[in-house]
Amino acid sequence: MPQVRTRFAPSPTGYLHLGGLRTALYAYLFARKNGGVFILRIEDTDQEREVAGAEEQLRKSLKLAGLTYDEGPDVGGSYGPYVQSERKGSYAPYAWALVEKGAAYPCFCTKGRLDQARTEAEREGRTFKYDKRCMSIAKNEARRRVESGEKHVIRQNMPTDGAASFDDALFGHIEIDTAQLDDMVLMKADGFPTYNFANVVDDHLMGITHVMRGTEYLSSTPKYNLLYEAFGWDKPVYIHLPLVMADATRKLSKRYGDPSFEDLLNEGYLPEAVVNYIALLGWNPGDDREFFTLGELEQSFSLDGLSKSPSIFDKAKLTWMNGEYIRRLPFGRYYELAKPWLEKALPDWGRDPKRLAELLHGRAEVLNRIPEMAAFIKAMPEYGLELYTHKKMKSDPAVARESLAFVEPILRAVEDWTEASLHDSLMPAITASGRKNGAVLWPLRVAISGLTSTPGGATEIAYLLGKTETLRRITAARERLAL
RNA sequence: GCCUCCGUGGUCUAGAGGUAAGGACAUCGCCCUCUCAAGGCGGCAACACGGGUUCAAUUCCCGUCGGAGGUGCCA
Repeated sequence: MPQVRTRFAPSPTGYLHLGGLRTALYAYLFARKNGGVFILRIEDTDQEREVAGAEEQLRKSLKLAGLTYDEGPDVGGSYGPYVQSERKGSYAPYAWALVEKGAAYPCFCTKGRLDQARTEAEREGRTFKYDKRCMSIAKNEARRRVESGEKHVIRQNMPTDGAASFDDALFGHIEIDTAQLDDMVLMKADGFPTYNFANVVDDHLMGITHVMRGTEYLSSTPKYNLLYEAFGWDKPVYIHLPLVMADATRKLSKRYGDPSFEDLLNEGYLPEAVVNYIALLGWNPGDDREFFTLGELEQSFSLDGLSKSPSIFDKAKLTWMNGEYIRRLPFGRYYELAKPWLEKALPDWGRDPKRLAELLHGRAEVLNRIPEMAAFIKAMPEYGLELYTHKKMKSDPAVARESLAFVEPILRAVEDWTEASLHDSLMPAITASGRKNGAVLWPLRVAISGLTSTPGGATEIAYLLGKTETLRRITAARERLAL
């Protein structure tokens, strides 16, 4: 087998969405697994849809995901250029070669006429098919009109009977009646090729051996094969990938606010976690294993773990997995990542951000949860007295009132405001007084945090707040409870 | 409408003629605990439906239904 060459061929129309990321990932993994080459090719043949900066963003995202490509716009390679607009001139000769063979023909029909025919067909409930009107123009006549500068496109001449087919490595044999197929446009009036054409020409020219892409191309691939046959070129192996859906009825799309890869990173998901999660969306290793580094995926990936049915992106599971990744991070690395989020919540809070981060380490499944979890330190939240009621802790507002009265002098007496000494002053005193831990510590924690759920227990929270603030909050709480 | 594809719990999936239909997320409950998480233990929960084929179908075939994709001078 010749060396495997796969490619990721996005059009620069925006951010990298998760379906695209998965396609890129699988193409990358397949190449790596087979000792092959992974290529990035930018398909910018649609001038109107192009978004400035999108190509750069795409490259950045791939880099963040760890998907290094061996050939591409910024890294070069011997099959370049890797941006289709830079290869613009190379497509027309191939299209004309097809015209020579009778597999294509120039078409001078206006968009207006076509649109009209299309809506008419739609109204009558028929599938629109171009009527091959321009096929009847004599070749030299057509040539003359083209040379005189008349606007034209080049269409593929579909056979009117028989079938077109191809074999997909995942979906098997796909066959379509050619009568069903429209004479698709290969070259547009602006001189650019369409995707349908550029993709075939470039995949061939770049020596792509395995084409991986979404199933949205499944039913047009027979047409591409006709092109390969007309040229007499070897066909690549096709592997169409089922779509990634937002829910049962809709594919993931930026337009509806579904998160892109970069959105997730901005929310505080780790790229490794997203890649791991996305790898498992439509592929499984054949056993129950769920955690994979990119390198491990490169080893384990195989086509027969691919699923045929579309899968729904489940953010809850990603979040769980991200939490696992965060917990497994060495503290130093975690702290680096958490720090900006902490600073966002507590600008110039000098006490002990490291300790806070430590307490948050196992609790924040996504980095963006950190600010909300830490906010109570900066400002005491509004809270209702019902927070003091907790059956298992044997606490209610009356108990709380009494407990806070008990605990305040103890805390006031603590000189060395550390977690250890707080703990050592509090716990024995509680026991000695015959009180239950919960009946004292629950109200204490509520009084100084205003929350039922905090990054740490009462002693940790008191420590983080500092003596002055802790006592201030207790006083305030006692005043409220006294009313 | 037409064409193509898909169909195991709410979600991701294992399964490849004979299984108590397995795992993970979510969810619920219990334990642990100075809260919440984490962790441990346990519960609820699926083969879309109808026909075949077969001694035996979640697994093979057909149909129906449901969903998706395509039907662009978009990719």
